[in-house]
Amino acid sequence: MSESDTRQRILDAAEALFMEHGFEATTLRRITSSAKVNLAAVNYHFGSKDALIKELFRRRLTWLNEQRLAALARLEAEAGDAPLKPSRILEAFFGVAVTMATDSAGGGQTFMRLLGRTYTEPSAFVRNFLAEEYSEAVARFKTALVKALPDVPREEIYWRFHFMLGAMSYAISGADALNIIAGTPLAEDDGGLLYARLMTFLLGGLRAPLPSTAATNSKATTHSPPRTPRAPRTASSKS
Amino acid sequence: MSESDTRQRILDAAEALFMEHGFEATTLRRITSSAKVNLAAVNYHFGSKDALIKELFRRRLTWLNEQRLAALARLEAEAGDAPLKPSRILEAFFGVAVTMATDSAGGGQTFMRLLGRTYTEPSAFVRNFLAEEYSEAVARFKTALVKALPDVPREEIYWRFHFMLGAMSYAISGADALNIIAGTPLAEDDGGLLYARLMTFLLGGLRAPLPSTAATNSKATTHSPPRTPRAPRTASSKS
DNA sequence: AACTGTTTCAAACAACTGTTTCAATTCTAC
DNA sequence: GTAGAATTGAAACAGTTGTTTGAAACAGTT
Repeated sequence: MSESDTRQRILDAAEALFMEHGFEATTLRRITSSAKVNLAAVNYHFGSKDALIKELFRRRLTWLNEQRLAALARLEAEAGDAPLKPSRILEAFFGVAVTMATDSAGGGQTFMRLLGRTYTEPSAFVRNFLAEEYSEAVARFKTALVKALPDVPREEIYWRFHFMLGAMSYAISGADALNIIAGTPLAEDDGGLLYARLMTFLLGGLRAPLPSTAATNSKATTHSPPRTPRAPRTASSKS
Repeated sequence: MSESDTRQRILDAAEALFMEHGFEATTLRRITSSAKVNLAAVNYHFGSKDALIKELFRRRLTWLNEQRLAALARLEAEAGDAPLKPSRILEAFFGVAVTMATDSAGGGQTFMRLLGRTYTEPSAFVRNFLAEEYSEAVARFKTALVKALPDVPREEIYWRFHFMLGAMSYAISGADALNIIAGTPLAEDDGGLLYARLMTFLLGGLRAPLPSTAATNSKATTHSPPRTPRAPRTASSKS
């Protein structure tokens, strides 16, 4: 075989375990025993646990963002000079992700759940790595959105993109977190329905009317946070 | 005086460190040395690290949800039998959270960022604890939304609530994650503007037209995920 | 056959984890 | 002041972590 089969077994096992227990809680011993390889194999093939994590993201994430960029390029080619429809841009960015997230057979589902959670990972090196890996795709989509929505201030678009990423992250993080909301577990439907749900929600948010205080700090009263008493730093702790 | 000051110092230090490095990566030794107390104090006052985490959430989260429920009850009281406006319901739920999240002085900001991330925490005991702590508030707001939006299927509301939580989580997780998007760091503005931005986005998403395939599986073509080739499980790994 | 570089294996390494122990100290009430 | 409780302190505990080691097994070439 061209590439050691041990590498693949380690990567697959690590992906599943990281997804289930997080990075720090997943030990090399659990990974290697789940992959049925020797403990030292990880350091032999990848150098360290951190390098394993990076490699794990690389093999999926670069592919994902290439797909996104290709979809965007396709849109721009067939639109010529005309501005793109915002819905098409969102489809290019989030459609690929959701497709990957609902590919339960190939392990994409596992990975996308992991990715969604990792976005807010505290670990510095993971965040830096993600930023680097995402930079090109995000920049391209940002400018596409700015061009497609000439009436929306640039900062507003960035924030809404940020919000959309949060919604998607929760969407693909699956029913695990959702069951906190719905007392009774919801039927986990196939990807098509989830995608339609997410897409209409995102589009509604993206096309929402601008907040009245977005550009200028007028004295509009709408949508200012309701006044609440200060949060207690000392709550009744014992009885 | 009534309650040991050591407890408070531990809780405050732990909150900040958990926020910055996560639960597993934060050791008791770092917590106690940051709080300038003895290592054994954690186990003496709280019993275990897990119990410390629970207590840390309890002192903020119960207060937060009480505020939410009080705001909702106020709305229902002044509306009588009339259905509530969805925007008011969202304000009651998310307004309190954002207010707490932008209270940088009292430590609420730190806590809310921690909470947003914890929502998708893999650790089982944290998730179970959160579900228990949230159950009442979420149930009340769910039924309020269902009553306020009689034309929207119940499942659709749950999912949109889920999406909204994701957007809020990213909103309060702050510019750390946002800077991955905006190459140049955005000006971190005060809470009022962030709240207005989030609120318009959420309302736009909540009031979006229903996905065409929501209730019945008609053969609508809109919003089905674009076809993409299968994600590679084996990517070019070496060269 | 013998020699090559690569991969696997069991064992050990030092460092760090949450938790206990028990004496020393401080606080509280009589 | 003194007895008794509550709290702190330094040190040690047993267990786990990522990583390293050096010998053994394997592959391919001449």
